[in-house]
Amino acid sequence: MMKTSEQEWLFLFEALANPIRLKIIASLHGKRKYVSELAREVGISRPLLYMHLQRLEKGGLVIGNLELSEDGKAVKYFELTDFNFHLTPQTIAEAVKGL
Amino acid sequence: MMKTSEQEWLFLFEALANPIRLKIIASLHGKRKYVSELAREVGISRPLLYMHLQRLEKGGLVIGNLELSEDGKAVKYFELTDFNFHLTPQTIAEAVKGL
DNA sequence: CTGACATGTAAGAATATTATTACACACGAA
DNA sequence: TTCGTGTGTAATAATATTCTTACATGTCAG
Repeated sequence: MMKTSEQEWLFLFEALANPIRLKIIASLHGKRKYVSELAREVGISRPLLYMHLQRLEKGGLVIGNLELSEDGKAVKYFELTDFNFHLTPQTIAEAVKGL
Repeated sequence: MMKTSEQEWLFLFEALANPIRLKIIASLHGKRKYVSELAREVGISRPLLYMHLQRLEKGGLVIGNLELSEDGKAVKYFELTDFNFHLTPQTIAEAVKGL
């Protein structure tokens, strides 16, 4: 959960810099969901959702887990990590030092 | 300093989602600078810097101030706002509610 | 064996962001 | 008046992101 390099911070910010991805985070808040379910809920195509989930995962905001449901079907669940970041001029200045 | 709408949060994240802009923030940390000075320091062209400063300003991270120096020349100074944001699943979920 | 779900990816189109180049103008010093 | 410094913008090129479409796979229920 602790970001060490500037690159990691960048991935975080890039992940957050999109309205659909914010919506995904909000939708995942409190309840994990599987991909198709989430695509219906957010109202976008599944391939598009995959792209967004990848970016969110890269930013360390969500984590995916492929499971086999009772009836033998593969289902991939996504849930939020419990991230907690503090943004101030200082934290950002420190992040850039490691450039 | 308090973000109320999702749009404002988005502007903030978009402002942060770029390595040059992080560098600008770091460079402005502790000391305000004028545009040409900052361009030299960060190592980019002035027109490009303008674009980045606009985005940073839109995100509420910096503020510009056009002044007349003693010798009558117009000089535009930029400085950091003292922002302070807290990022958790909850704060983001709340931001999206106002959609 | 077909239909209804699920996972996943590849290729290309559409759009947005980033970067460069070429302009304008103003002031003071040489 | 020319040079060096500062301001600012418009037009375009280069690149990256976002989105769509079309595919391929698998399981279960009917």
